[in-house]
Amino acid sequence: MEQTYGEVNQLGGVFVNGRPLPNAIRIRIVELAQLGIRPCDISRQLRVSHGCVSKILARYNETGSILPGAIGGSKPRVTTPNVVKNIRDYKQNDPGIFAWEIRDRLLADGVCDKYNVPSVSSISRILRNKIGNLSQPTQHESSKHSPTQHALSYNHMYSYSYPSPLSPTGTKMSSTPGLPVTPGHVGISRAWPSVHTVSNILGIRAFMDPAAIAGTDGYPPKMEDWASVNRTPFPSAHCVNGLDKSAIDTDIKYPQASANLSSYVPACAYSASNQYGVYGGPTGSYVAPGHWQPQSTSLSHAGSEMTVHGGDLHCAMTFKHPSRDGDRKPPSPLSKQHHEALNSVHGITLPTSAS
DNA sequence: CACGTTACGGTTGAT
DNA sequence: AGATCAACCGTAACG
Repeated sequence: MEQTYGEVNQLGGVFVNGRPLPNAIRIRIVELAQLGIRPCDISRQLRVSHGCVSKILARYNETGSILPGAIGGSKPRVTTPNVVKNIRDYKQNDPGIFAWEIRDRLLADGVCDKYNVPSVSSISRILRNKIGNLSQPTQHESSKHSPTQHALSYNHMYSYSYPSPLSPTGTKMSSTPGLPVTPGHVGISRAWPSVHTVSNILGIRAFMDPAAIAGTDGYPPKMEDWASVNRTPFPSAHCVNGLDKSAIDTDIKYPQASANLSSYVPACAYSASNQYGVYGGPTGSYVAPGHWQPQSTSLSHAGSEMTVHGGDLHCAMTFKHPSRDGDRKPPSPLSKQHHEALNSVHGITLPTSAS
């Protein structure tokens, strides 16, 4: 995959199959929606399929985050060392115990919750493979993959549970990144730590503070890792000389500008060098290259200090829920007003009417 | 026509 | 080291 070529969709937009849209576009989708632009118009203007617009907006409304989900990886292991240990204890205390009883006990004792309790078959397997010989504790197992770091952060990151309705307000997702997560913890919904709310992203932390994103050099982790940036309570676990390895890799492997927000503007501009190599390319008018954010010109260079224009920032930070509920049917053809609003947002030049 | 949903072909990253 | 698996992606098409 050394060279990622973009493809052009029916709307003339460029995308890379299998990869998330750049954050900049995701942000714009949300921004435009907040301005009252209808999804269909957003779709046409940004040349992103309406299904995608729909999905991103839906996710944003639900989670408050514009970020794509964590791609790749495996499901969190439910059979954490702690769980195994408990199973072993149960078995030792009652050798005749059934797997389903163990399962019940794990739940009852709060070792697991219903979302991460191992299946009966898993328990059986554990009994067979790891506990069958009780004299051979599974030490290496537990030391092998540092449980605290691995399992816990996983649980943090992927909780497949939807235990409590998300708060529809901007204060959603109060899961505190960096907070130790207990094994039985279920509280958060999938993977959107609060730091990823748009406010945070557009706001200061993730977007503006390279250190918050990665190491000291401003290299960001890849987009999918944004979640990990905050979900990992143990930063720099694999940092090399202060550089996040994954960030480095990313830069090499997938120069997705990583939508890196430190290259927010360049990302927006889709210069060939930082975006799949094709964004802003053939179809050109995706955005006016180089003019994405005239108001925030200080963002001009990736990795360099980022100062977001106050106005922009404010706009960005407040665009959640301003007029969302209630009137969700703004004027269908872009009113002049809306259009001006649009044009003013980051100075994007939008086609007056989608072809 | 707008938009929610989903099959599809794709990428990614942990195991 | 490479394969497998299961997560996610955006598009296209359907309803």
